[in-house]
Formats: sequence, structure tokens, C-alpha cells
Amino acid sequence: MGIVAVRLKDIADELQLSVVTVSKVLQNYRDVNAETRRRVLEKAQELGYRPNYVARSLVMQRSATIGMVLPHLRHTFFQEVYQAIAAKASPKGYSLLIAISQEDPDQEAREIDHMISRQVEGLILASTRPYTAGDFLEPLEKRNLPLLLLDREFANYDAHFVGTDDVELGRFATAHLIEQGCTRIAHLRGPDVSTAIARVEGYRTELAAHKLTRHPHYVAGGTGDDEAGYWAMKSLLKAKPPPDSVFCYNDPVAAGAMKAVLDSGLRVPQDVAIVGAGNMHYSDLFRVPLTTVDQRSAEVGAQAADLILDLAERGSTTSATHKRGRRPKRVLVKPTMVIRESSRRKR
Amino acid sequence: MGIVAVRLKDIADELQLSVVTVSKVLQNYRDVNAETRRRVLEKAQELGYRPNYVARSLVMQRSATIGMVLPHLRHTFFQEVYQAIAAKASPKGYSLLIAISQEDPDQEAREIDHMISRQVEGLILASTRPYTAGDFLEPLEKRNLPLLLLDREFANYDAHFVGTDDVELGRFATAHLIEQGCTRIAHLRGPDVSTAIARVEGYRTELAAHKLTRHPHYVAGGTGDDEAGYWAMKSLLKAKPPPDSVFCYNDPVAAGAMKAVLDSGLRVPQDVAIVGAGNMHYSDLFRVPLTTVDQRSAEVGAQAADLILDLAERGSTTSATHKRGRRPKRVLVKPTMVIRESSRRKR
DNA sequence: CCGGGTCAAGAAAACGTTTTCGCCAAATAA
DNA sequence: TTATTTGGCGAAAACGTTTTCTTGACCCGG
Repeated sequence: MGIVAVRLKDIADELQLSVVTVSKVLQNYRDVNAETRRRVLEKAQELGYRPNYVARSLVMQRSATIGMVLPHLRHTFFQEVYQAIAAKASPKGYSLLIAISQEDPDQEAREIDHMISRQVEGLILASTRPYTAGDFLEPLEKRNLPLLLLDREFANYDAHFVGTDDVELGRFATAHLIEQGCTRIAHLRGPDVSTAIARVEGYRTELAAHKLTRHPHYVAGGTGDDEAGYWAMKSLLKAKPPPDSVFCYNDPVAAGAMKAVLDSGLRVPQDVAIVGAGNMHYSDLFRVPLTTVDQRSAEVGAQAADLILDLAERGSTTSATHKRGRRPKRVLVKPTMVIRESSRRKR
Repeated sequence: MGIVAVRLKDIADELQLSVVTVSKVLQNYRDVNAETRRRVLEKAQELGYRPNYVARSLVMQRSATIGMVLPHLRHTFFQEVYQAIAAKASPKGYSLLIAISQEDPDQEAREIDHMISRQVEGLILASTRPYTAGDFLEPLEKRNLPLLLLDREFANYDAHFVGTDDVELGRFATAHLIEQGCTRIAHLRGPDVSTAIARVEGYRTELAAHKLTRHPHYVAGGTGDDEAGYWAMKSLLKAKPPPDSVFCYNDPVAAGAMKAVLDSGLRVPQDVAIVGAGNMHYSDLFRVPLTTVDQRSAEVGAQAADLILDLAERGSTTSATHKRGRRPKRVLVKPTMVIRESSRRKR
């Protein structure tokens, strides 16, 4: 019972050779006779030999594995980033070990520990923690294990980062609404993570640049899902005067907000223009096709893959080298507007 | 440079002990002095020791890893299944190694080989192959490695399977349209995989049960995405007589179909009623909220997790034991209707 | 004083590889 | 002929664990 595996030794025994010679054939060493090589390859084929990467990892001190710890897989953003990373890592022989923290910081810490134990050569982390890093990163530092923060960064911790330029995202969305003639622009912000904070900043900056006043009640919060968007929008509509437009933290929030507006008998975009973010799949098929800011997730993924693979191959570093003067990389991908019906006021 | 790790030996050296004793402490063996145990635990904490699972896997002949090979992550189905599996596997100490075949059979075969080399204890495969298994499963059989087919099964190969009851799905959708008074019911089928074939079967069975004729042109094919749905629907609308309703392979196809209908100036559901499948996130926010058949993906994932973990723990089997008389398990999850506007003809 | 038992620790073997080094025979050069 | 190189192969060590077996010290009862 159990799994039966063919080892180098099995090939060696059958051919009256040593494991060393067999190994050498498979590693393409030159100091082995052509005829011997042929016989080994033939036998390996015949027995269906597959190398044992666990053993190889141990002796070579290289797992060829990249770990990813994500809060969830709900948004297309993480899926597409994941696909982009997989597409780059696989041809280089790297495997991807994935863990989901379920938005739970303790679970996140456990999964990170687990990744360490699995000897990953690099770790991509989209942290679920509210904006600030704790000492849960210490084990990574101690081991000098390459860390790449994805999408969300920490205010008090310098690490390599790849994500969307969220300040720009906020500015783009807001500028677009202004351009459409909106003046009472509200914002449904997300939870207390860097992306949400940066989007608020972009929103404010752009309003200020156009000398538009911010009604104090025009920024409402939530957990970042459609449920939250629905209820936040419901209450926003009761403000006096009510907003004529809203920039939402992401597409799910925008979807909820749209539902709230339509349920209230108001029209989109005539009464309330809506802009989301993330360009979720099929958001063009919403009741009113949704204007959104595309985060170019595939590009984010590609950048993340390039960086983490580079770090892994060079055997750098969480933050140790930063302290020796080298700055961590910070890659911000510029978002792009995708304009659809939900915000089109001008014809 | 490179990653620096703390080993058992480091702890042992500092405390003038042998690795054996240190290992025993961490494995909770009883034959070690209480004071020694305390010192070891303290030192392990101090040095930030994390066990090396690669070494442990090698000696214990247990990787505690489950592999998943999926065609892609686009549909919410796979995401939710993945999440459900992760939720069950993680508490049991299993990690998930994921690979994406990109719908490419060769890539799929490579990824399977890779999983073998990584010594996974069980493999979940949603194959991209058109309905029939090839000899690419031979390495799995040879090693007696537990295989679980997810979502899509093979006609000519008996293996454990967990997925949606797709025949029922096709019947449910069709029956619902009949109930709404539709008579010219078309079907936009998916690619040549078992799920699509089964859905067609359900569709035909239900039509026959109601003695409804099938217009030969009423089944149109495609690749299963919204693009395909759009063009297939476009041409379906030119049929004489045109269908008054359509059951679509999945929600993306339905989304494309809806777009085609609306673009043609027709109304949903009055002129053409539409039913999708999969209950994609936010399909209730479509231009016309989409009626769909929910595949209960979380339940599928939970079942898949239970089965593969059970197989892995018991060290069974691809198909070897099947031949010894034990039948592979076949778990079919019953889908449920989610009725929304796109199909509601009766008030 | 001896035999048995208990307690605490370590030595050795094992897991499947890779790599370095050494060995021997045959071929080549001097 | 002798010295040197070359070609082909294997022995041994290493990677970080876990497990089994052994050892030695100590205590207790007879």
C-alpha cells in the first residue's frame, strides 16, 4: 500500500550501476559513456522514473517554490495576479504554494510560518492587516527570506512592493466625475488598508485641485463588499444635499451602491453617477454598465513575478539589505479609466 | 547571503545536547527531563526555530501536500471550490500546491508530472482534455497516487469524481423555461467536456419528457465564454422561427447571449428568456438580473476535500484498488435554481 | 551485593538526492 | 619503456530530520 516510487537506486540496481552514474546521466554530466547513458535513459523511461524534488531540495538547499499568502480569492484582481505570476514562475521551474488567510491576521501569521517551514524561496504577501506591520514579519527578516508585498503596503515597514498606484486611481475617478459635470462627489471608502487610504487621498487631492468643497458626510466607510456598498449608499442618499455622484472603493461596493440607487427609484447616471474600481469581469453587464478604474492586474502580476523571481534567484532579502543602504523596490502600476454608462452624463 | 536557517543542531550545540533530544522535545516524546525540555523550548523560541518540512517529508515519506491542477481560475466555481478545499486541508496540516494548465493538455501533463515529483499525497484534477483520458494518467496509476477528478470526468476512465450533477442541471434549467411557457427552447452548449455533454443530455431529456420538438439548429456550440455566447446567440436569432428562450452552458455564455439579444433590440425575458449556470458573483446585477442554476460550488469543494484527504490519509489510490473490486466514489452534487428577471415570464 | 527497573540521553540508520574526489584502466606522449 | 593524460565509474559526504536501539546512571527490593 501507500505510494510506490521508483528511485535512482532502482534504475542503478537493474543496470548494475551505481546511483552516482545514474544521477549523472540525468544531470547531463559529460563523464559518462554514451552507451551507458543510453541504457540509463531507456530504463528510466521504462520504469517511469520521476525525480524526487523533496530529496533534491534538501541536498541542493533550493525548494524552487514561491509562496503566496492572500486574504481571499474573491476579486478578479487576485485571480489575475495569481495567473500572471503562475505564467512566469512555471516556465522557470518554480512551483506556487498558496494559502488563504481568510482575512484573519492570526491565520495569516500561521500561514507565513508554514511557508517558512516549507522552505519557500520567496514570499508574496497581500496582508490582511490594517495598514501596519507587526512583528509577525520577524521570522522572515531573520532568515533573510525575500518578501514582496502585493497590493497592500504597510506604513511603518519598508519592503518591496508591487501594486496599483491607488492615489492616481482616486484622482482619475474623481477627475472623471468632475469632467462629467458632477459637483457633489461622494466617496464610499473601503476598509482600513493602504489601498483604501490611498484612494481617499487621491479623491481629496483632486477635489482640492478643483476647489470643490467636501461635504463632511460624503465619505462613508464599509468592509469593501457589495453589502457594505448598499447600506452605505442608502444612508448617503439621505444627506442634504444628496451627492450627485459617487466614487466607490471597488466594483463590488459600486455594485451595491448601484442597487441602492436604483432601489430608491433614482436613475444612474442622471441622478447619481457611479464609478467603481477594479474592472471586475462582467461589470459591463451590470444593470447599468459600470464605469470603473482598471487596475491592470495582469501587469501587476507580471511585475510581481519578475521581482520575486529575481529576488529568489539572487537570494536577497526581506529588509536586511535595505538596512545596508539598498532601497526596496516600489513598483506602482498606473491604472486606466474604463468609461461606461454609469457615469456618462455628457453625450 | 542566501537564506539562513536555524536547525535542530544549532539548538543542540548551544545547549550541549544532541539533536535527538531536541527533536524529541519538539515531538513531545516523554523520555526527556522536564528541565531539559524547558531549556530546549526556550532556546527554540529565542532562535526562532522553524522545522524544515522538506527534511521531515523526506524521512517520514509524507509531504502533507495536496496538488491541484486546474484549467484556469476565471470562473467563480473554481475559486470557491478552491477556497472550500483550502479551508478543510489547512487545519489538517496539508498544504495546497496549485498549477494552472491554461487549458493546454501538454501543460497539464507537465504539471501532473511536476506534482508527482513534488511528492503530493493526492491530486485533484479538473482536466482540460476533451472528455477522454489518455495515458498521461499512467504515472499516477503506477505510483498508486490518489486521484480525484473534479468537475469534469472522463468517459473511458474510472476514477474518483466529485462534481455537479450536470444532467440534473440541464433538466432543471429546461424544465424552468417550459414552466414559464417557453416552447422554442434553444441551448448554447459549451466545449467538448463532460459537463457540457451532460447538460445537453439533461436539456434533451427534459424536452423529450414534455414532448417538445427540438429544432435542429437550436443547439449551438462555442468555447464557453461570453464572446462565444454573443456570436452564437447572434446567429441563433436568425433561425426561423427564432427561439423564445435559451439555456446557456454557463453564466459567461449567458452574459454574452444577453448582450446579443439586447443589442438586437429585443427584450429579455419577453422576447427571449435566458437561463445561465454557475451563479457567478454579481450575476444578479446584470442588465437584466440573470436566472441561473447554482452549482453549489462550496459544497462541491467540501466533498472534494473530504474525499481527497481521506484517500491521502489512507494511502489509496488512483485506480489500482478499483481493479481489485472496490468501486471509485462518484459524488454528484445536486444543483439548485436561482430564479431572477431574465427568465420570469409569468407574474 | 546483585538483578531488575526506570529515567534521561545519545548513537546510528534512514529518507533520495547531488557533488566532490579518488581510483583504475586504457590511451597517449616522451 | 615509462610518465602523463584521459575516460568512465563509484565511494563518501552532505542536506535536516525522525525513529529505533543502546547505554549508563541511579534507585529499589531481595
